[in-house]
Amino acid sequence: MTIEDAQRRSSGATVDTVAETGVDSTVAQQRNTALAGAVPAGARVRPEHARRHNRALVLQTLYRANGLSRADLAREVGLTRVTISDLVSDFLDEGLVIDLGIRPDARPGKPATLLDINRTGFSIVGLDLSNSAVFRGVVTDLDGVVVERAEVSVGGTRGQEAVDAVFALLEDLIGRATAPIIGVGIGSPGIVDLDGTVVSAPNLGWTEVPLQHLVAERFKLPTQVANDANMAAQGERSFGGASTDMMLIRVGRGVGSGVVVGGNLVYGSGFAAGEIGHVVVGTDGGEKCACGKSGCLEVWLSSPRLEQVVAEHGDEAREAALREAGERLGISLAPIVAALNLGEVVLAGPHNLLAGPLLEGTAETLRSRTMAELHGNLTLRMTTLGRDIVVLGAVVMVLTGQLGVS
Amino acid sequence: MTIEDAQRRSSGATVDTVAETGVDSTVAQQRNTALAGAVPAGARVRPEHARRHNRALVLQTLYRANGLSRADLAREVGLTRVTISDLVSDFLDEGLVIDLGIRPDARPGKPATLLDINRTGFSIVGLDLSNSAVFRGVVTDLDGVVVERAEVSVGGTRGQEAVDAVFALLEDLIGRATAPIIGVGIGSPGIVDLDGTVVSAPNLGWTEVPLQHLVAERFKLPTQVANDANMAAQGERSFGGASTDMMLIRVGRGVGSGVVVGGNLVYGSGFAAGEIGHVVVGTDGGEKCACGKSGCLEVWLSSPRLEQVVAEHGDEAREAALREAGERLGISLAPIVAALNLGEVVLAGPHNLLAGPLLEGTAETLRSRTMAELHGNLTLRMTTLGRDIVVLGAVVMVLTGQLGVS
DNA sequence: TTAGTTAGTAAAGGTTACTAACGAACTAAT
DNA sequence: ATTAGTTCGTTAGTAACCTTTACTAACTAA
Repeated sequence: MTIEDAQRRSSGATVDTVAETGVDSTVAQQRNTALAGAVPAGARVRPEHARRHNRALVLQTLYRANGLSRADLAREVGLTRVTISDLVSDFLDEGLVIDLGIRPDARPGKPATLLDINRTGFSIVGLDLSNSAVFRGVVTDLDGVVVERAEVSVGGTRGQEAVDAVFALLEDLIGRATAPIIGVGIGSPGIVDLDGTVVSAPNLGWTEVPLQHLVAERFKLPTQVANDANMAAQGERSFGGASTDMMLIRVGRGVGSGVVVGGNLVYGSGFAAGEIGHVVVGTDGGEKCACGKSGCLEVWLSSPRLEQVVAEHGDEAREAALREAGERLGISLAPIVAALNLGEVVLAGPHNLLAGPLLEGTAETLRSRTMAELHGNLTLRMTTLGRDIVVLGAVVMVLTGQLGVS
Repeated sequence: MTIEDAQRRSSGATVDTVAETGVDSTVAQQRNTALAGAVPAGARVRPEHARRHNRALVLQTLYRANGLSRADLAREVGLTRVTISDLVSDFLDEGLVIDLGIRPDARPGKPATLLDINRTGFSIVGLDLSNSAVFRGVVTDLDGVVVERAEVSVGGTRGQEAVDAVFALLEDLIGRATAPIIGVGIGSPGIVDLDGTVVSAPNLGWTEVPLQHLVAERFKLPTQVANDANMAAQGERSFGGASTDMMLIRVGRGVGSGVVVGGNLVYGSGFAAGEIGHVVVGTDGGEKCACGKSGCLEVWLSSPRLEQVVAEHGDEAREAALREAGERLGISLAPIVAALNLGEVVLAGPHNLLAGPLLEGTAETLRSRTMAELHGNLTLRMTTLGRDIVVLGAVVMVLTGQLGVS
């Protein structure tokens, strides 16, 4: 069976049984008809595809508001009240939308009945594999509110063992979910292709591991696997309110990033977009990097190196050192910010290291190396999502993939 | 009347008369129903929108092939033969598609009748305003084959005078077109927003000039105005066969670029994507730039500066100087290539300056400053479109906007 | 009490693309 | 030459979808 077959089986109408996961199969089946990505890009549109699109649009609108009537929805999305009623009645049958009762305020005319997404009626499982010492996972509701947490220590486990650790963590989380699970999202380090195959993740010893296929097959749940930094960028977009042209920089043992252009994640020609850790910074050398080159961004900015800088220096020298690391980041980012005319750059990583002089150094450098007239409206800030940024991104990917919502 | 109104009028069903341009208004009207962009992103899909999408898809498929039967189209696009026949019969009525007669080869079954886009039955007008000394324009057929050329000298004209020069050039070209014109594309320097308003073009003295609106209004033709480098990137994508993740660098008096990600042009948060000319390169200073900073990319790479370098040096020193300019370009590009995982970078500009040591210097620098494992499959090359790159890009924008073809 | 407004539903209609079935026109085998 | 099989394009009927039109229900304001 190919990965595609598995995907179709796990997310299509032919799911035979999902009893072990506690998901009502009828609901899962119908809900999947809301799939936003169901119309392959550049493919023909049949009436059912149009319907799916409109379903997703209504769900999206409901998701972003809280409490809209059918008439509100009609005005918002541009369909007629009749059509909206029809769509909503499907949603109500499926349990995806709930009736909040009559709108309280006093206006002329028949009072509206408010509707909302059944935000706590379903669960999503999100995993973060980016820390090679411990895999962390959560169960959230549709709003991304964490209701369960779990983690497994994976100090140094690699290959199939690491895959088994993922399975174990999922088993745990899925068992603890009380509401039906609409999907699983997993942020993995390394290069991940569009099918959710981990092409290469050196830290985990993975090469061409079809993780999405494996998880979907084993747990019979719609699954999304993507690069951790890309997922973080998605998380910041949806739950952190970042703009449509932004970049998220993740600083940890290495330095990675996720790039969003026009509201869409960038994958790149070889699914390696965002991998900026080993780009040489500046024209004045720099320390030797593990990759063989000298002066890579990771040499300046990885958290071990920053920790060391902080430990070795006194207060003032420490601030200067952090500022310099920030400047190096700014030097790398300037061409990217200019080429993409980014509106926002967000940093994620150890707050104590990044949030002070480092961030200022980056901001200052970006200002001095780009044209203020063109790129002056750039916002540079820390993430507000904390350590959950990757798992929340995974949740967003599931929401987008299964409901067309983000 | 707002710009939006003008747009709707010029490209919608309410065009009253287009007699002076030689376009049959009925045809123009019907053809516009093929508009690919007619469904606003994120908006509801009605049956007619689905139809438009499918129309565009069929046209696109025909455009890329040469000579397909209805049955071929059905297989290719995924619609049934019945539906294809229906769509094709519309196209035949509108004159957009022509019957090539029966397929010559001998196979079992009823012989197929081949169809093709009526490639020479319609014209497109493309303008390039990027040279502030002379505006150049062409009339092409749907294949981008130039059938007429014209230019006007505009040495130093600015503001309304420059707009009038555009009008005069268009008047000339439109008068010379023999086939009905499906649209006008204009590549302008400076910042151009999505409505085709030139937000700022210092060389032409333009600020907030609604050029697209003005041209559409005056000539009653669907019009597309965009940044010159962005149009060049579009041209290279379609007629130069560039890949879906690429960047086109234009070297002239200044340095600009167009960025394509996932097959789509990047506009950026302030429509200033691609403006990399005034990003500081390296950490070792550089000559003072007109913008006030030192060591901008434009200081190293603008064609006047390169001309000067070539003039002042002997053979060997010249090569080294050109190579160094190339290296500077490579230093700027490395973070962009890595962040976007670009598959291709294309240079456009004076061939004698760019094609030799400069290109080699850039390639070498990109190799040495990025990770070969990730970005090793990058292609760096000169454009094959020559001086017509911008006007051809303008033609592509019209094709895409009016027929959904590219 | 009446007029006006708004929400939601019902019935009918038009568009779109589908399936099923067929004739036309060919090749290949007998 | 006949027959079988294939492929093309069309016709007829159907299902899905959204719309328009028209209605009832339920409220506010005068």
